[in-house]
Amino acid sequence: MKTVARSVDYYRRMLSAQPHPLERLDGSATIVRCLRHQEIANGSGVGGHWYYLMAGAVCRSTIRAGGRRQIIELMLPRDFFFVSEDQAEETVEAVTEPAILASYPEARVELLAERDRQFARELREISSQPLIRARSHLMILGGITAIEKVGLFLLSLDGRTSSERGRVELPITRYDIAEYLAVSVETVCRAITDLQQRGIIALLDTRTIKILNREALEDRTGKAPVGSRARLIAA
Amino acid sequence: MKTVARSVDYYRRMLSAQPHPLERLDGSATIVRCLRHQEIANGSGVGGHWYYLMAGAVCRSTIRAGGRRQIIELMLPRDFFFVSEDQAEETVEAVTEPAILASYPEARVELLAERDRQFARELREISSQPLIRARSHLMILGGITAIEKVGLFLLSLDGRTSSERGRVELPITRYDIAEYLAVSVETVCRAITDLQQRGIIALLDTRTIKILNREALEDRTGKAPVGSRARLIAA
DNA sequence: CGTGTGATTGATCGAGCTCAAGCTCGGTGG
DNA sequence: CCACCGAGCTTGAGCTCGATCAATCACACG
Repeated sequence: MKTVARSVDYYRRMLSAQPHPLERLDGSATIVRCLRHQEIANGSGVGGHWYYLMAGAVCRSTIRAGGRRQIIELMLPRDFFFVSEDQAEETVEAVTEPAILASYPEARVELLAERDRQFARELREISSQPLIRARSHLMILGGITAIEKVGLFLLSLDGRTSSERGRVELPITRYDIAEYLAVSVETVCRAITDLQQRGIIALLDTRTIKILNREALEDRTGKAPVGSRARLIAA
Repeated sequence: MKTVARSVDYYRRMLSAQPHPLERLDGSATIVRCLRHQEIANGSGVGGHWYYLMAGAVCRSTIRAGGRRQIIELMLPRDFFFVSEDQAEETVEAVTEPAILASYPEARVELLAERDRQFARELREISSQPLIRARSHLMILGGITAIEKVGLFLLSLDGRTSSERGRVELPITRYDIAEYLAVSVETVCRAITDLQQRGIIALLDTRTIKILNREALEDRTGKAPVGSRARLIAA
């Protein structure tokens, strides 16, 4: 996990080196380096901002009635997300140390979209990312058992936090995972232990998991097939 | 519940009578009347379609590994939603009898958006609806207890299925609610009974609920305050 | 070398899944 | 008209899973 400390300049160079939808605005982008638990505020304060996450992880969360924190959205490297100006109710914050972001003022983005049809298309593309993430999250939360949730969570991470497929670098703490999955930390731990003991995953270290049996994670992970209650709709 | 059978013409007139973002395209809209369990297919087959739900309810669902059906999204009257051409994995279907929809071919919508800046803005508005619904659903699924989920579900319905605030017409069966909340039908029933016995809601009939104590539904409905495990982040 | 954060394990108990049974109500056919 | 049927709704009993409380461990850091 130990991340090498890089300079902001290093990341600026990295940004211009790799192609991405907003690259034409890199000139007006700001590289932001965030500490853990630091809120992603709006750089300047005028209007919202688009962000491109280059390293680390960022999450959007809410405090539920009752005081429990719920993570609504988890952003990983190469994800785009938007933070509006006001942002009542919700908090967007870094959950790794550090998190590196490129920040693009909404106004600039809008302006270019007005002028350039191709760019407008690409903007629509990245605007759909939050919905895709929400749907994925929805399916994870819709799991019955905790093992199922953890399993789906691991699968959803595969290929996003490590270049090697089947090797998952957990970017966040068990506590954050718990708040993302709406279960207790202890349950997250036990689920991971369970999966490990059954040989479905292996822990290289606390934060690195190797997926050994992908099918077992996909298929309802851990329960008998069970007679589907689903109505069979003869189409 | 007993719905009066209306003609397609009746709905066409209703459509042109009430203002809505896509009204300028009502000329090229088709009124579709769906039976329960009928899939919302793409009218013509060329490209996706935007739909405006005028009456009834429609849901998007998936079969999970394990065979359980999961409702991903629930559309209610005055909601807009998009159904793309292919639609693998997912099914969009009517869950009431009947459901009345206005269907707009994607191509027409895109074309107008290209030409008209104001319309493009409105289109972006309705394009954000699915994300809002997904977030709302996410918060409901993130509840710990079943009572909490059912309570939040009822609140999310308030003002959307009945003109009278505090009076909720359940548009779908308990089975569908269960699949939306990812709990068993029995649990949905028991939760409703519980809330009723505690005087938080009242059942006018099986499908009509009156919210008597809104706060009790909002606040974690049914558990002691509980020491929040959430880390307190001194900002 | 204490201290704090994060991870893990154990014990207990209540919530919810499951199986099972019964109820309500509208429709259908004898 | 009534018996029957099936879909939807409800309730009960038993058992499993996960929340909670509590303790311990690992490890980085000052």
